[in-house]
Formats: sequence, C-alpha cells, structure tokens
Amino acid sequence: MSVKSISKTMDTLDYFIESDSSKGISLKEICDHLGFKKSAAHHMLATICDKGYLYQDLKSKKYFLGSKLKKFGEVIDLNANSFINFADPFLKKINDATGEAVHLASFEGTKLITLSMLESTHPVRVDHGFLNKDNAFHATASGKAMLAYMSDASQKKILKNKLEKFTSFTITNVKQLSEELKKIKKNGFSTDDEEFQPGVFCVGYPIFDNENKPFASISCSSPKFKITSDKKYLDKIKNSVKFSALEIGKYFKKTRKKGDKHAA
Amino acid sequence: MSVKSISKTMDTLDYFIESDSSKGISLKEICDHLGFKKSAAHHMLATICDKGYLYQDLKSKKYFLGSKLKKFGEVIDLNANSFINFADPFLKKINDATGEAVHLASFEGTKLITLSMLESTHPVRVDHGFLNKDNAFHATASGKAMLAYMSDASQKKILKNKLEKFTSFTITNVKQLSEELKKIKKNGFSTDDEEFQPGVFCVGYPIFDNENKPFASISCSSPKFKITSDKKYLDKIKNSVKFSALEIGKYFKKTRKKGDKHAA
DNA sequence: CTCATAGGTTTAATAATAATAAACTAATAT
DNA sequence: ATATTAGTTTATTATTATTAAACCTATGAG
Repeated sequence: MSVKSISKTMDTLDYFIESDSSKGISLKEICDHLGFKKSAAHHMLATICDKGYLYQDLKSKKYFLGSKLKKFGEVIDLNANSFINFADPFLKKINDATGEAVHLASFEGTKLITLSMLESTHPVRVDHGFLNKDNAFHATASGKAMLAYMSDASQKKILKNKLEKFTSFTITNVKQLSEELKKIKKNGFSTDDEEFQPGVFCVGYPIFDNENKPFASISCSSPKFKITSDKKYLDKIKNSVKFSALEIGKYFKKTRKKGDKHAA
Repeated sequence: MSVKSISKTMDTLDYFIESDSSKGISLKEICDHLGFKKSAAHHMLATICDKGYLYQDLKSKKYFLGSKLKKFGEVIDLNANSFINFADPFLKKINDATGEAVHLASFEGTKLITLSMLESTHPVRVDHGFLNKDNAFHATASGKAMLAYMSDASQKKILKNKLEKFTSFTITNVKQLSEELKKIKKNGFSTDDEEFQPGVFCVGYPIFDNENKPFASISCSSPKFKITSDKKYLDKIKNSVKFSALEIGKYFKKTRKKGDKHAA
C-alpha cells in the first residue's frame, strides 16, 4: 500500500528537478502539471517548506528548491562515485571498439538503475532515453545479466511485480523468463532481442562484487539489422563487453574487503 | 496547516543525512529514533522506496538513500556555490583579523540559513553549533541585519511566527524588535547581545543585491567579556565586518544584471 | 484611478486516508 | 527445536487530507 500524500510530495520534488526551477515555480504551475487541486497543493507545499526542502519566495510567492537538499548529493557522492569513475575507462573501451551505446547499470532494491552511459558514435543510432527504466529488469540485457545470478529469493522479489510488455518480444511470463535466466547463467552473458525497444539488440555481462554477488552489469546496444547482417559483429561486441566486465569486477578485489557494504 | 505524513517522511529522510546511513538503517531503528509505529512506518517507507528516494536492500532489508537524490545536489550546486565561493576570501579576512568565528547567512522564505562559516581561532571560543537556527531571525545579528532592510510585508511574514526565547536577552516582543530594527537601519549594522547564546556577542552587516535588497549578511561572534573589557575591540570587529560586507556586495554588480533572479 | 482578473490563502464540511493493533512470516540465536 | 526479534500484512477505526467555496491581494486594462 502506498501513502498518497507522500507520493504526491515526491512527484512535486521530481518536477523541480525535471523542469528548470531556478526561477521558481508557482503553485498554479505545479497544480497544472501534476493535476492537483490548489488548496490541497498549498497544504502540501506549506509542509514541504516547513521542513526546508522547498521554500517560497516572500515576494513572488514562487517555490524554490531548498539548499538543505544539497546535503543529499554530498552524502551520496561519497559512496557511489568511486565505482563509476573506476568503470568509466572500460566503458569507453567498448564504445571505442564498437561505436555503439554502452550502459553501466546497477540496482537499488527491486529497481534497475543506470549509473552511467555512453552514446553511440555511429550515424545510425538508437534513442536510449528510456533504456533502463527502473521496472525493466526483465526486458533488458543489463537487468537480465544481474537477475540471472541473484539468489532465488531476490529474483522472486523483483519478479513479483507485473512484468510490463514493452514490445511484442518482451518476456512477460515468469516461467519462460526463468528458462531464459538459466540459459544466461550457462552462457555467461545476456541478450535483449528487441525486448525493450523495437529494432534494438543488446548484449549484457554481469559484474560481481567481493562476495561474488551480481552488483552491476554493462550492456552494449546496437541496431538489430547489424547483428543479423554481419554474423561476426555480435562476437566482436560480446568480446569487448566481456573483457570490460571482468576488468571492472576487479574493482572489488582492489578496494573492498570482504563484508564491506558497498554503495549501489 | 501541516500534512503529517509528509512531515514524517522528511524527518525520516533527514535522519538518513544526520546519521551514518551508508550501511543501511533498519525499520526498527527508524521507529525507535523517530517514535513511529512499525506498521505505519512500513507503509511510509514502501511509498518512499516506490519513488526511488530510498531503497530497501533485498537481503538485509535495511534502507539506503536512493541515488535519485543525487540529482538535487547537482541542480542546487549550479546556482548557489558561486556566491559562496566569491564571499569566502572576505570571510577569511575577518577571521584572520579578529580570530573570531565568522558566519555568512542568507534566507529562504522565512527561514534563516547559514551558507558558510569559519571557526574561531582563539583558545577561548564559543560553540557555534546552533548558530543560525532557521527560526532565529529575530535573535541573531545575521538575521536582524537582513530583517532591518526588508520591506514591511516581508518583515511581517517572518515575524508572524512565535519569537522563540533563546536566552533571557532574546527580544520576543514584535514592537520592541521593530524599534531595534529601526536603530539597525540608522547605524548600518546589527548586534546580538547574548540574545541567542549566553556570553556571546555578535556584530552583523547586511549584503545587498543588485536591486538593493538585503540578500545575505555576515556576522562575527566573540565572547561578551572581550567586548566589555576592551572598548576598542568592538570597533575592530565592526570595521572588519563592514569592509567585507561591502566587498561581497560587489558580487552582484559584477556578475548579475538587474532583474536576474539569484539563488539564496 | 477603478474595476476585473488571476493567483494565492484560508476555512469548514465531508470523504478518504493513514494509523492502529493484532496476527502472521521469516530469520536468527539459544 | 524453540524463543526471540524484525519485518510484513490485514481489517478496523479514528484521524487526516481533500474539496469547494469564500476570501485576500496584486496586477493590469480600460
């Protein structure tokens, strides 16, 4: 069950991030965009301001992000950036070798998240704006690469939500997906054959942490026709991604002791 | 009126910042510290996780800050840091000259906020952990320096909340405070004579933006006995703070055009 | 200068929600 | 193997958030 007023609060804060809020956002604009009634929104905003997450300019009455929120960035940066920075040159390597888009993914709870990405350098390229939507664990090479190596309990938790059908190829049947995951474990890598975006084929490899748990994954996405028209192209991508995945995995051997909790 | 579930949500997020949350925080710990019932807290946390502001580790069930929050830091940094960086050497100048603690303050809505601070270098020094509490507009040199130069409408909004009595010297009467603010405008600077912390005397000067509105202030805090025992010491502080306040004010002449909205 | 409009705020009544307590599950330690 | 602890889920109840309407205030047009 979900608490509606909390949900609305976070949709509001998200709106401050998505839009340019540097010149303030009015009550009306918030209501218009998010479908709130103005008096309810007013109560909500008063509470948020009271806590210092937003503030209302005394004269213009517009709302601004409170400097208190800066602290979240500071705390999170401490943990997360080191891994991403370590991985970066290895992503670049794949990008240089293939020219295709490369993604570094991880997960937080049951949500798939994108840690960093590199765009394709090819003239014909795919829009990756939506890649790694947080509920696309089952439909992406990144997601499946991690999922395959998780414990049954973890798999179950992630798959208990409805599996959204993104394309006609998306696997939405849990039993069928389990078979796919077994195959991935056998092969050592995952694929996404137009399961998330039509015309896009991806290859994913897992990255394991110091406890040999799948902690992240990298994937490389290319237009499907390239894969079908040139049989060697897939191998080229696979080799490149595999190499980098193994290299990035060494991060944990180098910097973490067994039992350390790492940031996602 | 204030929305309780929102308020509790933000108290929870604040707790993740205040405590070391890098190893996760359990439901029980959240309940114990914040006085929540576990089932209510569970509903709340499920909603927060659903929005990606926190996430729950699949195995340990502990809660962690979601990487989504990193975005807030990024957006806010863009606006706010330039002013603070500009001001920094001028704060240092006061700190070098007097050895006393120096504060750069501003405000967000009706809340007083601290942008940066330098500790006293003297062996006998005051604890400034609580200086510039967000509801201490009326009781601090920083707050009063800005308040004095605000429009009547703005003053009224800030003073409509109960004026908390921090010490026996805190002015909690609005009429009396108005007189004080008039005096500040006449003198050009504010003082805090043990009104916020016993034994601490502060001097504050306002900093004006490109529209000649008080945008920030700096204050210098010293032990009261130094002020009373050495009549020239107050003048030394005043001169130093005044100089820096004027210099920092030039930031707006240099970098901002009239009408630009500046970050607080 | 007056009036109209639009955005924001406040109120009080009602509908909807979040809080509660208790039962249940799972994991851990004895 | 059992007791304990933490987390989850459920159904009921009491509280709360939402609503609509009235009110305020600032702005701009006539």
